[in-house]
Amino acid sequence: MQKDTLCLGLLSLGPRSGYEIKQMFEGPLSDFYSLSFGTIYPTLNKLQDEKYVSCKQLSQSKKPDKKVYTITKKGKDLMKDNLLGDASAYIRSGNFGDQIKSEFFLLLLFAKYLPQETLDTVLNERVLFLRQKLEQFKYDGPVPSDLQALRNEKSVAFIRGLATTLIESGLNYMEKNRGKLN
Amino acid sequence: MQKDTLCLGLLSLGPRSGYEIKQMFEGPLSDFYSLSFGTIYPTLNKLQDEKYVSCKQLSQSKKPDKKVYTITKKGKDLMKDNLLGDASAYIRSGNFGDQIKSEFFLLLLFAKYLPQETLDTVLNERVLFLRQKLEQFKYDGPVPSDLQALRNEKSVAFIRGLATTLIESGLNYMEKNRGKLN
DNA sequence: GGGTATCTATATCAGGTTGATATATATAAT
DNA sequence: ATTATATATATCAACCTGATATAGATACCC
Repeated sequence: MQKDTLCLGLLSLGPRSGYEIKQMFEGPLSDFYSLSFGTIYPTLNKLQDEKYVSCKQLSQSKKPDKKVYTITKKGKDLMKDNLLGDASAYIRSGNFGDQIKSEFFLLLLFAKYLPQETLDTVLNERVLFLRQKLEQFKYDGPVPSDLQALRNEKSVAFIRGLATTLIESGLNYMEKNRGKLN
Repeated sequence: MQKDTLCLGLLSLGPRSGYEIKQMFEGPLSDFYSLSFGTIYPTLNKLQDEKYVSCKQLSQSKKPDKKVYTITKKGKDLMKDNLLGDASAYIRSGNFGDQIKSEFFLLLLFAKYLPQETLDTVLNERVLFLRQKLEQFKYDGPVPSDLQALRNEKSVAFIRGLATTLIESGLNYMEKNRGKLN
């Protein structure tokens, strides 16, 4: 999916600044996708130039100004078109896997070159990290409106359930089988 | 982990050509990490220049020549040093998650903009793909020596078990809950 | 008050990676 | 003979990331 479509998609959930879009990528979306500032800001400028989004400069008390982008009718149309094209391309591509770079799995793979103690720490930290992730996905209390917009999506309920299941079974496996690494 | 260390790590399992390293990234390693030819070939050349690997040009019947790289003592030392540094950096970084770009999850996220039929196809293809992956991870019969070298690693047994568990629980969840997307 | 740290916010850019493309040998199929 | 496919190496434009710069504002501490 191209960055344009992705930014439009996130803006379709409600008006946001570039900084807030980045925050979504660092928060709940981090497990599925991410974009850097160096991609987000130029993309928003381009989308604005081409009238797919409108922009309001907003003064804030206690914080610097921010530029809040709102998706336009033209933007929504482009987003839907692109999404349809992306889905078709995905199906035609024949490649249904995800693109992953996992430092953790590489370290595991070369575990025999690491001191036992280092490997233990790596595993312990990963387990703690996953437990935290699990709590986040399970948490159902109040959240900022950014996240609430995501949470209201029917699809997000499905995704959160899937993530919870995956993390739980992963943790379970690791706790039962980590002895096999020694 | 830098590409140098990764290539050295894979060569530590046995001598290989750049093409064969790429095949590993497209095969069993694809779920954890990948590098492109544009990264692999220059890295091997650099490693050879600096004597971390040696290279033998090999004539093959029925196939073009290939350059087979073998890790040197100097290379193994560098690899172990770097691995140790990477593990420490991983621990110190405080970021224990993986870097993921998932077209599938993005399409799910914006499911409401897709026709039911398209979404169904996306899900069906993903399920078929995961079933295939599962078979691959479970398969225990004879494989080419490249893969056998990987399989003999104690850590790979752990990783294969983990992957199997994750895919199985993911498939299970998707089959039971996909109705929630409608 | 001054120093420092942190958070919000936007922007830019060098450096590195990808995905595409080029080239070449050899087999197999049509 | 032509096309397609697999092996094999190499290069490069286009793109993205991670780092860095800049700046307003709050907060803490001595």
